[in-house]
Amino acid sequence: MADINVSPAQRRPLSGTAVTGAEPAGREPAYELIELMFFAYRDFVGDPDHVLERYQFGRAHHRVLHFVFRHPEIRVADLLDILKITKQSLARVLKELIDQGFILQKEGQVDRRQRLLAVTDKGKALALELAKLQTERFARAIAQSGTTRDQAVRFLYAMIDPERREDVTRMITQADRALRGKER
Amino acid sequence: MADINVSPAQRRPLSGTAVTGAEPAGREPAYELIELMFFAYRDFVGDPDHVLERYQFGRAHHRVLHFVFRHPEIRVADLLDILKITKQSLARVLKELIDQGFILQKEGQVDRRQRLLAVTDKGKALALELAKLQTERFARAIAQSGTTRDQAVRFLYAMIDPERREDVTRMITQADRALRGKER
DNA sequence: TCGAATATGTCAACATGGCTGACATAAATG
DNA sequence: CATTTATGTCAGCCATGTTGACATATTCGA
Repeated sequence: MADINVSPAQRRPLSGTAVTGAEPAGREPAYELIELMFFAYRDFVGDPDHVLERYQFGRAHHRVLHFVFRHPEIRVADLLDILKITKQSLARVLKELIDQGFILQKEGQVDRRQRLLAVTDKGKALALELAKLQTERFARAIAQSGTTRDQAVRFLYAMIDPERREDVTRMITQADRALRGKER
Repeated sequence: MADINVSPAQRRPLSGTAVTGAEPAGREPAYELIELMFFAYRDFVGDPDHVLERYQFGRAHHRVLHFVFRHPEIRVADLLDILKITKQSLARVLKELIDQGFILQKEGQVDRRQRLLAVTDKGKALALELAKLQTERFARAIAQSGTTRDQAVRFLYAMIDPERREDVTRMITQADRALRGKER
């Protein structure tokens, strides 16, 4: 397989000990990992891009569709918080997703100021199609790299800013619960 | 808090694995991995962003600086091939990097049509500073996730489109050789 | 040696998806 | 009832991608 990993001079702190950062001093730059991350992510988001062209959607649409799909009846403010964009940026792509019938808005029951967002059947179908593409890439990568799915999860999780990890965990588990509750 | 980052035995599969009967596609969507990849990459590129603000540079500048640093005397055409952007897009950011003294151009020796690109000392310093930030994130992630560096490399490598992997491997090893040859 | 191909640069226009600032509206809340 | 909150919207700017057309210098092949 990959004899890509032939860096010498790199046998140190990566094992146990310092959970909080290790010495920032003389570490060799991890060019290989940096570049692999760049190319991996490019291909990871590249798959959906082709499909999205059919509807003249871009990556911004994909992100909105995905997180609305995963969080049915999500409030606009919460979606903005996940995406970390402004409402003006969201408005453009959201309008197109609504106009083309992928997402719909409902007035909040308890708070009628809220416009709760959810995918339509059409939106769900597209979100699933895109998720499937990316899932297959992960499945291939895990199988071919000899890693376990769990290791991949832990590794990617640990790449996230420590302060944000709890939020991410909560978000994912909540979404899973909500979707499981809906479908079963 | 159902923490993602616990030992494998304790984790229940949030998605995947479960063979729940007649799936139309077979595999459960790996929402967890998809979203972790999204957040991980966001933070991965987020670190350099702050530093780049000092020079009013964006991510496009970062990518150009990085690959020119890694491939001294690279031809414009080869840089475009790595970045997969048009020469017009490159021109804008490259001009700023040259004007501010981070990159310089030399006329090709064998082919005088070529404008070979290389970083200046100033450019090298910035490229190293940015690479160091991302290296530290990887080191933390590897240590905290209990993966090996090698597993991370193999996993990210396997996330790349199969047809592209050989090119990526060749590019990385060539760059490593070139840089080692220069510095030692 | 000359014409074609190549490497690069540049001008112009446009698309996408970020941003800020200002303001409007409806509903909740004290 | 006044204020706050949730959301929408208009207007304009910025960064970074695109296509198309064309210019220049240099190399290369017949």
